[in-house]
Amino acid sequence: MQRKATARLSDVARAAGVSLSTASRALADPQVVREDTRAAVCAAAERLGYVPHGAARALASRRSMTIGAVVPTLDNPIFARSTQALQRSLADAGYTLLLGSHDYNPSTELAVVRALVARGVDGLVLVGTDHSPEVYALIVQSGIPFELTWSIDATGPHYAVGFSNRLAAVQVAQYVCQAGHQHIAMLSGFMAHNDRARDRVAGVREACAAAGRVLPGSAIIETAFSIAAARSATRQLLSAAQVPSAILCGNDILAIGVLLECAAQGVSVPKQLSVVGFDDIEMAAEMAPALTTLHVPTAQIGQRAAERLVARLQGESVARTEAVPVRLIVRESSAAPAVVRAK
Amino acid sequence: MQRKATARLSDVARAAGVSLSTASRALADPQVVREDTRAAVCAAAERLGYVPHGAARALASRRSMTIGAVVPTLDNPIFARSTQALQRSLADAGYTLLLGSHDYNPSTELAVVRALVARGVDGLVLVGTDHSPEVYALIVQSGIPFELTWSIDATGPHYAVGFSNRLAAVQVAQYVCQAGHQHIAMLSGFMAHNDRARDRVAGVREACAAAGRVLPGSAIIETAFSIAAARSATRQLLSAAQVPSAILCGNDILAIGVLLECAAQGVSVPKQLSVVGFDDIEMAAEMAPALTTLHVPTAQIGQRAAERLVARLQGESVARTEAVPVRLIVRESSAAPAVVRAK
DNA sequence: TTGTAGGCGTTATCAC
DNA sequence: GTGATAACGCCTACAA
Repeated sequence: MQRKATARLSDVARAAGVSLSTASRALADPQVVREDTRAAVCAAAERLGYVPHGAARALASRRSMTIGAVVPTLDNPIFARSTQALQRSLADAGYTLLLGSHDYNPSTELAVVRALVARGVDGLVLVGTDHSPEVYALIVQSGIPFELTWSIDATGPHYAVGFSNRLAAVQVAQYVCQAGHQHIAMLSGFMAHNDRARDRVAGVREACAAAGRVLPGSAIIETAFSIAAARSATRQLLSAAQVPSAILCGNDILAIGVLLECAAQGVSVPKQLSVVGFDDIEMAAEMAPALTTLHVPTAQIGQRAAERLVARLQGESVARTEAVPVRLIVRESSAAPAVVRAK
Repeated sequence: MQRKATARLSDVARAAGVSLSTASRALADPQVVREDTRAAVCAAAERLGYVPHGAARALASRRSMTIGAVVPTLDNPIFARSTQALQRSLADAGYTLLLGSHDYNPSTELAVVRALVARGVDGLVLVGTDHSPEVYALIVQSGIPFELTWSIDATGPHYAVGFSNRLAAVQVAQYVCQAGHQHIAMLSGFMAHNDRARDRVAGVREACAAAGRVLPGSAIIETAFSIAAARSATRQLLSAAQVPSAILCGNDILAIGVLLECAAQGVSVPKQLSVVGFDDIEMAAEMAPALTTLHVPTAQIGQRAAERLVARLQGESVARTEAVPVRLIVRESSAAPAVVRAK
């Protein structure tokens, strides 16, 4: 057991009988030093258990080799998965992930972003386009490259990888309308500070209107992203004056809640009620062969965000916005019930 | 829009008309400078959009205000939740989380830990006690305080917050044995490099043996942590020569898979088959009112790990190991079926 | 209470 | 190829 307080590069250099700068080069740029000196330095580093001092390196090189990511919460499988993918791809490129979350609280998000900027991240990954002006100002002024994810911001000036939540929702709603449903309801996550939820609702509204269905205010329920909350909202919908024949869900967590409540109430899906999900998390697909859902390549978003950012940091140029493919997966016909269910 | 490359502390000091060190103190230790100078410095910092340079600060102060965490994967609700809680508690204390994952690959874990150590984390959080000697050596030599989570390491020398997976599994198995089950099977995650999975199987084995049940080798199936894999394993169990009357699951993901497969095959739970889970994730509880499960306070583990680490970094002393409360939640009787099911 | 000066461990820019 | 040497931005005794 060594007692000394972690070897420095100067220790390695001395042990290898070379100068500080040679040691530095040998480790950083192996091909520029002679093979035997490189070997000597590496051997010394190995022997001393040398671990480079990131802060010093960052200070001198002006790069920290860390990327910051801010997600609403990890307690949602879609962000857990995309973050996991982000982490992997980043690690493969030699970057370490600095993670923050804000629970959909804008002021928390600002604090988190500030913390990441202060830690000197080389790049930043955010979710969605909804961020306070302060957040944008901070990032832009700091000059740190960043990627928005989960939404694409076609008109906006920012780099983004994701998809149009509005168009995806349109696709979902068109499908349901074409299947003949007249009374459609939607369960959405809270829309405040959440452009994805808002766009999904907007898309559904738009497509329904175009198809001649008007969603009454009571047909769109905003709820927390939890199974329990979705069940509660479902009870509300199923006991309304006008029971819908189709429920569109802002994401699969909500869809699972709807399905569970239907099972509990003996409502047959999709025979009596059609349920359509969004995001396509594994669990929902497994538990509901009947669930038609809009599939989103969750992990791909994280991976591409990492790859794009790394590319940009290496001076390569990437397309401003990049769309990942989403598609409706119809696992079973969701035709409207021939008879209106008795209430 | 400012063009300058981010204000430094010296800029703030000049703008405020004080020296560098006064500016530093005003920001770091507000109570030690005169109120008006503090105000002047803060105003200047605000005006210039000053963000401290973490690397420089870390280099000079020898603290980075970052904590590293390494999880097997975020793609498992239990780790997503505990990591989320960890992040929150850390942020509350002014620390930022540096995250790594290794997908149950020991060499990846070593690389990740090395990266975190190199980034100068002030503390480290690991999952479980299974880590390569190199990992332990690296951390110990670096002198970085660390917490093991999800397991407690009563005999070991390390700080840990979690619970005895073995005893928890014993509790589960005892319950099932007392309910009268004779033929018990278990689904486990892969046990290599995973002390939690191993301990859970060991606990079940131990309790079953004590109760006079011997689990044949074929009754314990190691499988990936996915619903699909669990379903496949369930098919195997249900078509075996000796069909079990109870299936114990190494965690709730597996339990969900079992339940879904049972539903698909028309096997009634718990009437024909008793299923017992572990970890108690929200989804499992919601989808299966019949699921008896061992509840683990997932978020609490993350939170306590953060709090303990922060306390230690502030020089407070904490108990070497800390147990979080786990308990069996019996949602519905899992009495053994009176008649052996026909195969 | 405030200012001065010496690092913190690397990288990068020069000569050699 | 290799070796001095000056940054990098901040913290912290120490002195005033």
